[in-house]
Amino acid sequence: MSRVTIREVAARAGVSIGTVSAVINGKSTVKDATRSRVKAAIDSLEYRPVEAARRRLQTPREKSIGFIIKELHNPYYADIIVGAQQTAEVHGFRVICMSSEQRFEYEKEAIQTLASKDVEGIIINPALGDDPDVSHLEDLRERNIPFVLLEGMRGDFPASIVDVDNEAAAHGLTRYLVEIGHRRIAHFAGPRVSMHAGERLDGIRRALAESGLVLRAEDLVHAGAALEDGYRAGIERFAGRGPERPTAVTCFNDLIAVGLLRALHELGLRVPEDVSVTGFDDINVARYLTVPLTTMRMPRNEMGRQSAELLIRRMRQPITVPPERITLETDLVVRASTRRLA
Amino acid sequence: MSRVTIREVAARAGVSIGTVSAVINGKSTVKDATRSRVKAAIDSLEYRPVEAARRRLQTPREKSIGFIIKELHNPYYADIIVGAQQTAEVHGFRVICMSSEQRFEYEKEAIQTLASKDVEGIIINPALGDDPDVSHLEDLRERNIPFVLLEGMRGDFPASIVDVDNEAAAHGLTRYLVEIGHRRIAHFAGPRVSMHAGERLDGIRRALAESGLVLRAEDLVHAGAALEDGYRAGIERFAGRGPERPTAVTCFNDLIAVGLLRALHELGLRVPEDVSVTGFDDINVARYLTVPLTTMRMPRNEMGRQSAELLIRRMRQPITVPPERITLETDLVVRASTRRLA
DNA sequence: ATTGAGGTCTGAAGCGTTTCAGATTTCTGT
DNA sequence: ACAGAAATCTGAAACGCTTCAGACCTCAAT
Repeated sequence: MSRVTIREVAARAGVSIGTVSAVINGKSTVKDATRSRVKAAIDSLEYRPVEAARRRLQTPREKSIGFIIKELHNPYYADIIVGAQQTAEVHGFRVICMSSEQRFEYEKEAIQTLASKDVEGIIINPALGDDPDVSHLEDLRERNIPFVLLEGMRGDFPASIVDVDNEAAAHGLTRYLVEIGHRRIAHFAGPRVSMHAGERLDGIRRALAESGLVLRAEDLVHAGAALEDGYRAGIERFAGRGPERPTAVTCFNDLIAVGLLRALHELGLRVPEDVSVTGFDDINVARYLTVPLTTMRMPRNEMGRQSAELLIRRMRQPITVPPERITLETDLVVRASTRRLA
Repeated sequence: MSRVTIREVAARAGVSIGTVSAVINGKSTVKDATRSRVKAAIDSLEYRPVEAARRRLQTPREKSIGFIIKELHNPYYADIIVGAQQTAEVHGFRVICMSSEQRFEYEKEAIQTLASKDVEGIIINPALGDDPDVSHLEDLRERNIPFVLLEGMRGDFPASIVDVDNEAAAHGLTRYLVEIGHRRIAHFAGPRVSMHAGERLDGIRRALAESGLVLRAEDLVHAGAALEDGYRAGIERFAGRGPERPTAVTCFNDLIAVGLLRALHELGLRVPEDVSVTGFDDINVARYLTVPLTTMRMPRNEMGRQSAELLIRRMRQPITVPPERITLETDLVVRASTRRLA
């Protein structure tokens, strides 16, 4: 069953293809009788114009940019996308999103799909931080499709990047904990493949080292990135332990922290009296928890805005302009989940 | 500055357009020397093939469906989209999303954008429930682009719909509260334009009426749909009130409930000892709160799956098959935020 | 009946690609 | 040096649509 084309509609209606085109495009130069004959033909054949064939010359195309995020489940991304939308709108672009759900294969496919939809450019939040395979990005470059990496990747792949200094942020957060008297600090780390997880861990270690402390092996828990992961890891790590426990836990992100908070509550441990907990990101819910979360705020809206801005700028420049890197600042937000040790 | 076409690249490289095409498509029938000459030409002209012109005959197109959601900020939608993606994948479709951010204009534009990208069909979660303007949907129908409404609209616009019986769900939830002894139940309602907000309110009223109760005017608070709304309304409604208060509050959704929980906590009211609170949706975080939330679970994954399934089915049927309606079940999830009155 | 102005319709040209039959070039073996 | 095979390249045709100059109709005015 091959596609019904405008020609068949014209034949069925007994008119020329030009007339069918006029009907489809709502031109007023068609006699009513003819119009309804054509419409009948369209209906009976279930004709659907191939958009790709229409937009070649015609109306100044709808401009759009693609946005590939890593996962839908973290509310973190919502703010970023909204930021990108706000900026894109100003420049007359629409944003269309796809999610790689943390899978590298999906990310590649998403790039192909978006490219095939003729987006003007793509913002990519890479699923993997340190994968040596950048063929999909090279492909994009080869096709002269502008792209920007949001929260870039390790290595020195020459691309325009909007990022945050995760190492420094984690360092600052840890330093704060040390300053308020914590000596034994645990870390609920993110996914092993996550570049951020690594950077944050580095920052934590550096801050500890500066004060002659270390992250004990038993205090480094590879939790993950989701709510459930934080909860599960929390139960595992804290169940049945006596006072032999860290006085503070830094979590890879707020979701993990929320899960941990729940686990501690179930285990009868109070926050922050028994354990201080910190998150990362400052997702909306963080301040509305029963124990509001101390966390490192990621400038999510700004991340979205800047990456759209940068992408649009690059679309207008010759491709030879060297890649640009924008690093945004994080903010330490102190709330009730941490306390100064006596 | 008009587009650079393959012809100019061919001229610059001193070859025919066929050869340029072969290079672009990675065919191995091109001599290395020629290939690099062509690539140089592509680079220097910053040539970017017009995808729309490529995919006409060529490779069996990437099939995709569009998904227009109402807002990005509610984690509620993440599960729905993931469900749709799972089903779509099985059938070889990709899902591309756009958000209307609750604005009817954006919804219309999103439809145009997706249609212009040649998606095979569209799932729409309508921004407005009871807008009389359905021109955008009629347009879709006229263009023979299959679509499915997720959480439909009032009125009897003949479209395929996947929905939940919100009235019944709210009724069930309220009935549960009545059964455990609550007599004075308040409601933190959703946005006035939201169709669901209305339906849920209806269900609540019906359940109350069945037991000879009413929703007092002062107990109906038009909160909104976001976390902040619940918090703000909670502070406003409960600050400085004595025992003259409802014993239970039903919230439009979980986000509102979380905000309310926080407000009550700040006001020194305990949940569920002083006030019982219920949500709606059962978003992931609901069970991880310090006071886990009693709520009505929306079958989010299933909603996504079913709407994708229905859409794909309709794409394969003649358009004349009458629209189909699928209604999914909700589940009452009782947790610690509600208690039986003595 | 004739004219001419609108109102309608037609169909070839063109959009930027891919395809592919055939032309041209290069290579291999003698 | 030459035939034939293999490698490479060419360019017209086709994809499904819109556009638009011009053909054809209709009908009021003469």
